[in-house]
Amino acid sequence: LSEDKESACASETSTSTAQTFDWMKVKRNPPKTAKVSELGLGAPGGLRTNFTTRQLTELEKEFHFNKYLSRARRVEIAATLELNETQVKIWFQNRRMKQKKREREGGRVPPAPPGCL
Amino acid sequence: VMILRSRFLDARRKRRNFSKQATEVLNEYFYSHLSNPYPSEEAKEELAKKCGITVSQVSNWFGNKRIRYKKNIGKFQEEANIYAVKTAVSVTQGGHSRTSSPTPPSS
DNA sequence: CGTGCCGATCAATCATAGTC
DNA sequence: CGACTATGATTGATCGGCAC
Repeated sequence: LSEDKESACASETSTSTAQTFDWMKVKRNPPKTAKVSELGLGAPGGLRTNFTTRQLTELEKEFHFNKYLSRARRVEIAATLELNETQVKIWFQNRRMKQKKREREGGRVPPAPPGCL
Repeated sequence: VMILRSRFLDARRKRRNFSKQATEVLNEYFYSHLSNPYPSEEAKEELAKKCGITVSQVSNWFGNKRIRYKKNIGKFQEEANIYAVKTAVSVTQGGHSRTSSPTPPSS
């Protein structure tokens, strides 16, 4: 057995002020959508790429066709939408999670917006 | 490039702030577990029930809270003092301490 | 040993509600 | 009534763990 200790840096004046636990220090690596070494490319580095409506539409369409992508299909779509295979892959993963979440909770509250209030 | 803003105003449009009470419950949990504010799925469900919101909303709340808290700890010091101080749960264990009455802000 | 997926989370941002 | 802040939700991408 062993008790986990969230590192608690000391630096408080005195009272019961909370300390700095390690979850507060967590830093994510900056998104490197392109590649790490930028092989001569003005590609967006460290930015959360914003997909265009066209890309999202295509992606969505493909998703309804297949929840999962095959390698070949992925390459195809990536090329068509001018995205990296990784981005397409990640999009599908996120999309699957999104759908699962909707099912999980999308219990009720269906329609009923027309003459509400 | 700019008209893309549309996004048909997704769904996040009509947002409703949680009830003051729900926020109380969430903050109480957050500050009493400040050393590790990551409620388990079970804890989230319980909180969701208590607050009258969905588990996803509880997750969103903690996600936003954590990020915003560490972004500017000073800004939350006051709040921390208000909510903390009671159940200072370290980590390791899921004990139940029901010794105090946790909700009577009302006079 | 590498790759895809899951589940959870991060982090930046959007759009709105609330405060002054 | 407008400016500014607080806050809930969304989402591309990361992290750790697991299966193949």
